[in-house]
Amino acid sequence: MISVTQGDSLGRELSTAVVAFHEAVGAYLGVSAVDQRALGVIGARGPLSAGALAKEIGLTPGAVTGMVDRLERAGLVERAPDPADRRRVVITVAAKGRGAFGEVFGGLSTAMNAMVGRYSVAEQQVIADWVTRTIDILREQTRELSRRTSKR
Amino acid sequence: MISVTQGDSLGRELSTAVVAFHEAVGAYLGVSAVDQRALGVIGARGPLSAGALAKEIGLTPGAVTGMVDRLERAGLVERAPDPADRRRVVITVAAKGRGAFGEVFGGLSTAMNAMVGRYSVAEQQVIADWVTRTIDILREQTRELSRRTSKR
DNA sequence: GAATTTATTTCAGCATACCGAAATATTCAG
DNA sequence: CTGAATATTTCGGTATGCTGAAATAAATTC
Repeated sequence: MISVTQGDSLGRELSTAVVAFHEAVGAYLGVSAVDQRALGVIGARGPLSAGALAKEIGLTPGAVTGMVDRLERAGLVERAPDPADRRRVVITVAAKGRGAFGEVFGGLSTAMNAMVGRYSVAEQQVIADWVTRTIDILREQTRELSRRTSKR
Repeated sequence: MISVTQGDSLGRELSTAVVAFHEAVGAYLGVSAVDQRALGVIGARGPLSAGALAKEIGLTPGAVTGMVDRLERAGLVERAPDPADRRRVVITVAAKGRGAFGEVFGGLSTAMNAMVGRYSVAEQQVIADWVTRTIDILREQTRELSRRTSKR
């Protein structure tokens, strides 16, 4: 069995490695941590209006304008007026943005797939299950921490 | 089997969840991402001089002074002159710092241990193996990315 | 169709945190 | 004991990026 201390330190190392990778991605693309989260949100939740993005990442509308300016200047996202409501501006990840991410995550993805492929189907299921549960726990703990942070 | 796209998106979600948790930790403790990494380094590599810390995290000595000022003001680290070489200042994680991290990571650790405990010994070994390999891949990809970033 | 509401942008002010260089303190070499 | 080297701090300048408020534009309500 994984002892408590072993499990903790492995988890800690994994966490550190993930964060280090993210920082390296940010440095490579020349975008801040918040910008990266915004890119992730836009990519995952599809095209988004500026206001929706502001709520999603907890910034004021004014700050979002500046952030989108940066990302647009870097060619990573695109602005377009919403045809249905022309007050709105919808923001999408630009082709270059998707390309840059592919470039950055491509090597990781390839290596991870090759590594996972060496496990049996049953083992892969165990791993996927653990990852899913870990994600749930992380999200719950993040919410709890944010709750405690806001109550001060 | 975990399909390529499934594996990718799970990995992406895990990564996002880890980063979100780290950001929540930073917000809770009131320290920046760099500060957090410094705390991690000091905690892991034992007491460290200011200069050694500067090299470790890639800041100028002047910036380290300011950072340690912040962390010390927050009660998370302590400065002490090195008895062997009184030009040096050794920095250690303060009791409050360790306590704060325990408070923050305690819930996570508990939940993770409970979750992992539900797997069989063999399954736990598979998981630990996968985590170890994933860490290796992340580190390698981080190095590769940093290498490409510096070459510009 | 005038008034109100909603969405985004602009802008001034402010806080943060970095760098580079000079200052200070201590150690080491000869 | 003097001069050079090393470790940290101090400080001025700068860049970044946020907030809050005002401005602008478009849609909705009555």
